[in-house]
Amino acid sequence: MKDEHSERSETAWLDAEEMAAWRGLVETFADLTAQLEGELLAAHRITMPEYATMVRLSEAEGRRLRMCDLAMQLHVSASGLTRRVEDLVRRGWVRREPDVADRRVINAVLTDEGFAELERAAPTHVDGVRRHLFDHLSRTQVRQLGSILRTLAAATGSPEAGSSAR
Amino acid sequence: MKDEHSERSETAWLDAEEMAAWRGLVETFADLTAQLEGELLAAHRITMPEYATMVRLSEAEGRRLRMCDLAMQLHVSASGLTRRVEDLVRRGWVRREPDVADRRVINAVLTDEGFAELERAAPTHVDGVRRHLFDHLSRTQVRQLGSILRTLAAATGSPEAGSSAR
DNA sequence: CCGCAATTGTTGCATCTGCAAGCATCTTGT
DNA sequence: ACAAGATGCTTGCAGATGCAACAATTGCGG
Repeated sequence: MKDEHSERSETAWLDAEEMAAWRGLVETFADLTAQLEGELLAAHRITMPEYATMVRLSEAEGRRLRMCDLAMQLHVSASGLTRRVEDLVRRGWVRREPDVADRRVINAVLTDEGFAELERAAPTHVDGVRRHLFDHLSRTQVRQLGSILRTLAAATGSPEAGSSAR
Repeated sequence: MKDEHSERSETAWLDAEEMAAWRGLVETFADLTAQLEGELLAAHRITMPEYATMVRLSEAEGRRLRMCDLAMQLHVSASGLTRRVEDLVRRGWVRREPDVADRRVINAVLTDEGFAELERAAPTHVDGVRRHLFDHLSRTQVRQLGSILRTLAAATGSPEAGSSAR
């Protein structure tokens, strides 16, 4: 997979700096999430998907969300969420409530026990993010990272901008 | 999950800037990989794990790697790799060769067909990385991102540096 | 008001992955 | 040289997830 900027194809290649950045991003992110997952699991017997689910519910109005909205936020399929919520219900952290206005809808509701559990687990997660990520970065780097991510969010959030290049 | 810097716990919280950066990172990375996976699958019927496996082999000496070394590089378990390679063998892209020096070892070898397939697929992936990531970033931002990732790699790659704080 | 398309959720099935157990082989200490 | 432990790989089993098919409900156009 050598580069040597041979013009054999129509695709612009990545230079060394970009390649290193891309590889580094994949590698670093994988390591980071593995660490966080492991710590959360060891300290509270909670997986990251479970944690993320409870976080979303905790932030929602009335600590409740329609199944489809929750699935959207978590980037999982409807069926995947059905099983995940099933499990959280078994553990007493989430309750399922039919919606009175739309009888197709099931609302997932974070129980008081679930909220309490989340409050116990959150410091572990936050502390992990701090130790593994932000403790190693300068204030300037955090700002730069934030700026980069905002740029990307703005670009990919509305991909309909610009119709020129094919 | 309000902050308000209440001092109820011993864990340093994340400020708004850090929280936004962390959330943005997770979100952006998820979107990015989903895009790349989808494009690769649509254009070449290759999943990201398969692609990553072939890339590693293509870069190795003799386009071959011991199963355990390959598993390490790909961050998968030995059993997971066994099945993944099984599949690549079925598709004719990888060959399994016993090692003459150590008869416990199986070498996974990228076949010529596999290499050819990889050469066809790589532009799709590279183009995706460019379009979804680097096209939106300035040269300066790419350098900053690279710097941040090098910092993190140095910090997490050798966690034995510094024995003071517990 | 009726019927048909769209929306919401669940279930069956297939796939991917990891862990534990098992087997074969290598290495090391004595 | 031999036994014990370490290493490399595979297989059985379980868990998580997506897609397709299905059922129930809602909304809309005529």
